[in-house]
Amino acid sequence: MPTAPVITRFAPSPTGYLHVGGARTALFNWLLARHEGAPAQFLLRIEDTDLARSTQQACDQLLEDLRWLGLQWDNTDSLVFQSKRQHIYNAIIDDLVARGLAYEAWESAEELAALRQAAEKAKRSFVYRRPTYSPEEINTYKAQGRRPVVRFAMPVKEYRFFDVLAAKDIVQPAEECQDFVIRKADGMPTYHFAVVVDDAHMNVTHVLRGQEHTKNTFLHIALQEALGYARPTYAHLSTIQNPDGSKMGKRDRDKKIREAVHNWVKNTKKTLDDLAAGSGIDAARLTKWVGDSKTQLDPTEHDAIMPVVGLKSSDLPEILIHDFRKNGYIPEALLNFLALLGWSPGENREIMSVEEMIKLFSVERINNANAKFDRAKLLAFNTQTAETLPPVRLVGVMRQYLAVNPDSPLNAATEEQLAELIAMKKGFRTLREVDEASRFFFVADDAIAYDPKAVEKVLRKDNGAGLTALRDLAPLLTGAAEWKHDALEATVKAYAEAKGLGLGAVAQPLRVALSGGTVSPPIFNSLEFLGRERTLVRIGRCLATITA
RNA sequence: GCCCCCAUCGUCUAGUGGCCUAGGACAUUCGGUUCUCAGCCGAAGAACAGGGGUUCGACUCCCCUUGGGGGUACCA
Repeated sequence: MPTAPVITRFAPSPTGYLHVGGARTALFNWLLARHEGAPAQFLLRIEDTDLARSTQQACDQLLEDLRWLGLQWDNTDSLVFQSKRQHIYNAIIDDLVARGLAYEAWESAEELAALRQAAEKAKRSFVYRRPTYSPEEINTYKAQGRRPVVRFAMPVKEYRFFDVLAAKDIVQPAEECQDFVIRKADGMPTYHFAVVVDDAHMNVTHVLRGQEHTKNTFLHIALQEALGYARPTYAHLSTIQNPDGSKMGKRDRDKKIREAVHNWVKNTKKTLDDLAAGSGIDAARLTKWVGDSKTQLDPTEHDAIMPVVGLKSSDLPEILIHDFRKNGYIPEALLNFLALLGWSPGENREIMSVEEMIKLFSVERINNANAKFDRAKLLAFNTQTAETLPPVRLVGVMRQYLAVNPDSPLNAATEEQLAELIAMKKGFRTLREVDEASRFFFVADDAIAYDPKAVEKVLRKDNGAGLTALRDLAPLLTGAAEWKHDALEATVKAYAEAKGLGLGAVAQPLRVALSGGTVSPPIFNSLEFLGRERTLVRIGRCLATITA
């Protein structure tokens, strides 16, 4: 019998944006499918059964983040939305009920909570088993307007499955079995039910998911047995943690901003109403968010609040894939780094192309210890990965960066200019660094703001030695035969030598005149890029503006 | 509380009983290169959580302790 092709899937719920943990899960599933090659497939499914928390916007952003990462799914034409499959789940649930394998249960959330509390008090663990309801009770519940849930009558026995990552059987004893909900009172299936049905319908063969699902697997295999489905291969991934050991989650952003809001209110004696006015966010929504640490705002709302309370985007912990894109990380570097959080190909391999990762990947080489997310190493990966990518790809990534940084003047740059800027900032850590170091090229010549410290240190010091150099240089540059890097370097160096100055004593004044500050791409590249005319205008303006 | 998973330098990891006086990368410190910032080059310090076994021999296998993470929902 030929073995079925490997089919993996990523099944996020669109309740927030893609974060690093989800991205790593997606990556491993994608790598597994790509490693196998066609006809193996990587499928995407949107688990939007939680009507209250799922949003279209989150879903769109999720897809965009996945595309940015380059984790293309194979069911582009037939993306699965669980919310659209209710009729399928219902038919199966009704059949289960008809066969006596599932039943309606009537307890309210409050009653269940009380039951759990009582069990806890009695130091027992709460286990839900099928109760018996008299017809009168049921009539009463209906009269009260209660809506029943459907619970699966989980056969009481020992369950076990082989976890590929743990490389052993994970076992649940019979006494821990309980009848879990498969259809909620609102008529939607629970995660447990939908995931089992959909994985079977999509012929998923390998389930790589977060460790939080390990114990859920017992519920899933019980359902598979009742439904006659094949059991996929399971592997549960460890958690990605913050440097302090806490779980790295999307709430970390809200936490940071919430703190800043508290401080802002305290220090400026302003109110949440002021914040609402300043950010354009509904005051009631803000109040709820500030008071409830479990709630989250959208990134657009974060962006609206941050300037009001004096936070910059670089102050926020990068948690969401979107953050990394916005801050100038390269997808290939992020992927490489994420893959190495738990997986290692051995032989001291670290920096790999996506193709190499695909070739070397194997689930067996993933370890199942938690990993802390080390941004410093990611930064180093970003630099090293950039060195390996072709210029045209870097320009493409730069464009994607600029698309989410509309304020950057570099959005006006041509492809050729972007390529040049990237090349002259070779060795950059992030694309944001390229951006920020290059902005002065794209602002008007008369809009250069001179950094007072730079002016003092570079231009005025030693009786205006820097200004003198600029004054001397202007005619030399005006007369320079060729406005190219090498020729400019020769001209400037000749001047420096003639005056017995180090290159720095000449380059720094030029740098301040052109950019307003002491940091820029290499000076001769900068001169060439700016062009003769604008360079001379800027030197002239600097000399006219700054006096010794 | 109960259940599950995990445990090598600060961090990510290599290591599947002798190749280990434990290797690599990032970070750190020191030195070099340079027109600034980066980068690059060189060097150094830095780990097998603790305790019992098993074995001629344990980082590697078993048990306990400790520590960390996850779960314990009509959320996924």
